[in-house]
Amino acid sequence: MFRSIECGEINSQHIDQSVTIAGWVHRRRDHGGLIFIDLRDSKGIVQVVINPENGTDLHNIGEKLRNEWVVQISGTVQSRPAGTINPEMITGEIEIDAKNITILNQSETPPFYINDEKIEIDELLRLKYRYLDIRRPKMNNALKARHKVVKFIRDYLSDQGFLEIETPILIKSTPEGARDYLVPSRLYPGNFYALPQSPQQLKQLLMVGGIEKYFQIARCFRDEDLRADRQPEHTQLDIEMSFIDQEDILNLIEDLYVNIIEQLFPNKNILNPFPRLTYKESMLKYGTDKPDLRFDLTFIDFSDIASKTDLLVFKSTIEQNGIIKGFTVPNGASLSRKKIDALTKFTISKGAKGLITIGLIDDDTIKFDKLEISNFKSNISKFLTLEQLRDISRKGNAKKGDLILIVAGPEKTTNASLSALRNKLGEDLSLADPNMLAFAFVVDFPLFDYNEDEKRWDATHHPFTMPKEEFQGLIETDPGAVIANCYDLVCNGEELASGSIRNHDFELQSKIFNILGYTDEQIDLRFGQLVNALKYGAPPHGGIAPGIDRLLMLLTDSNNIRDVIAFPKTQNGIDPLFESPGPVDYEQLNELNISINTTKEES
RNA sequence: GGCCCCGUGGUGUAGCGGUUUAACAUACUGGCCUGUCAAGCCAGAGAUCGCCGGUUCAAAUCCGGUCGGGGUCGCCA
Repeated sequence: MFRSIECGEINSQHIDQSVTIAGWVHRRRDHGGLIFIDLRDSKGIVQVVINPENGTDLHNIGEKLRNEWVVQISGTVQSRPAGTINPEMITGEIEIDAKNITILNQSETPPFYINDEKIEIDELLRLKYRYLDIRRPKMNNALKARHKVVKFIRDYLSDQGFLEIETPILIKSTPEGARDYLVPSRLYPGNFYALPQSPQQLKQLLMVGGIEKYFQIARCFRDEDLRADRQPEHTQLDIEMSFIDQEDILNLIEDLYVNIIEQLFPNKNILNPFPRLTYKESMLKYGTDKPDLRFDLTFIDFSDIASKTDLLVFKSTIEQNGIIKGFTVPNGASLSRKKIDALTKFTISKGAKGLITIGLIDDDTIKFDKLEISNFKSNISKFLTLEQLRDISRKGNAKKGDLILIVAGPEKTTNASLSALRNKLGEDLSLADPNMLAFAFVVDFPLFDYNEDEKRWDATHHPFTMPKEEFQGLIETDPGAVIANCYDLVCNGEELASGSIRNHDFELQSKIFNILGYTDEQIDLRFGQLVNALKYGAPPHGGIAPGIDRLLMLLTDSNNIRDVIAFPKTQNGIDPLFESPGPVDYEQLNELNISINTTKEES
């Protein structure tokens, strides 16, 4: 037996007991006589005292010990002498009086501090020595949190009658969507498996198979460029159910998430019930389909007032069917000229042509019908009448000291830039409660999305999404107007989950493939297995797929996805620890009938 | 593919044309030290400033390129 108890579990109830512990030397304090060792294991840290009175051999070992050496120590638990209790430590009331120390392993000096997390270490170095990084409490705790959440999900869904079913990692490439990772087949030269971008078709086939309630903690692979919240392989909670409607799925997810937060992360605040907003509403009020609802700042449409002005920007925007909207920043008028310039620059960098700012200068006597031109500090005040400025303030619900920000331009870029500006102000002005997790459902997405570049309709969610019944007559006549049984879970400005009710009817599914412009051959090649299955009594079904990594990011206050993954890749898709991807032997390639074209690419 | 930021002892930073033999903290090595807990004190070792090229009498410092890391747009049904 290596140990009788774990370091973090020892407390004053164990005083006078003999214990054996094992772990890493977290810190050593050598006083020449007494030597203190902080010993760390996965449960915590406990102080060990090496007293020279307990023997010279023991003391000699204590002098040799260094950080991160692995040792086994047996001794007696004793209360610390008066005045030496450390209230900062969970085990600070007691210590281990060492009687025997065995060195289990030595360690070279680590390339970075394991016992000090105040210093931020270069992430490349952390990844190269990930096994040491994982020893540090931050990573260690993130992985523990991850386990707890996944276990909770498994228990919760199992209790509700869900079956966890594994689906293949080696499947078939179904182009469209993201780029596939490919795996060459040895037995069929020139043919490839693809790693699944998600188990989408498989879980629908499970529904046709009569499973009714399926889930999987599923790894998904997409060969696309990375971001702070994207990895080439990420984990989804994949869920699919039969004989249900949208409401059943939203209620299930809401209850699951509320329980995860309340039971595992009680220090987090949530909006309960989760607010629901339609896609249209979300775009109008926040300019995005993943609004950060931790703070207010909702958008206001100023186009009616703008249409009456002589300002050229407004006129041309209206002529070109653009939009003019903005929002009021409480107490924003006090922002310095420099800060406002920076906001303008930021907004332009996000695609806007400019930023209109109207500050209501602080004045105790302010009343909207009596606002004078001197109350307005604005880059457009000389182009508007006093009455127009008053109208804008009134519509923007602005009070003295507030700042109104307006962008005019094409709908898409205006929404995108204003939304980015809103998020930036939320952060800059600390408008969000840092412990708030503002979950919300966004529903009623359009079924199709017009692709300007390729002059055709794309599926907003995916091609299997079912249109709402009342819109099914419009599929062929007005595809853009069709609303889908499709929904997202968002939180703090992140998309956390996406799902839909699927088409279980072959005819309806075929109609949609038609609008998407697939030929019969393409349908057969990519979706043949699913389309055929629909012919054999496919039940009504639907599902959702919440991202596990992004949820963990929010739960652990991480600002990047790599911090909740044990062995992630860099932004260029490299694993610095294994140095993957790497070359393979000629024999391996030969077996796969693959030859490498080593001609250097031009440019 | 575009744009932005970063690269200096093991780690984290300072230095931003000559005052530098590149500074500071910490880690590391050795010594002293019996109640510390980021222990303390003393001494020591450790960097050709990511790489290549250019400008200059002189480059860590300025310029160009390149490599690597991060962020972001495109992309991610």
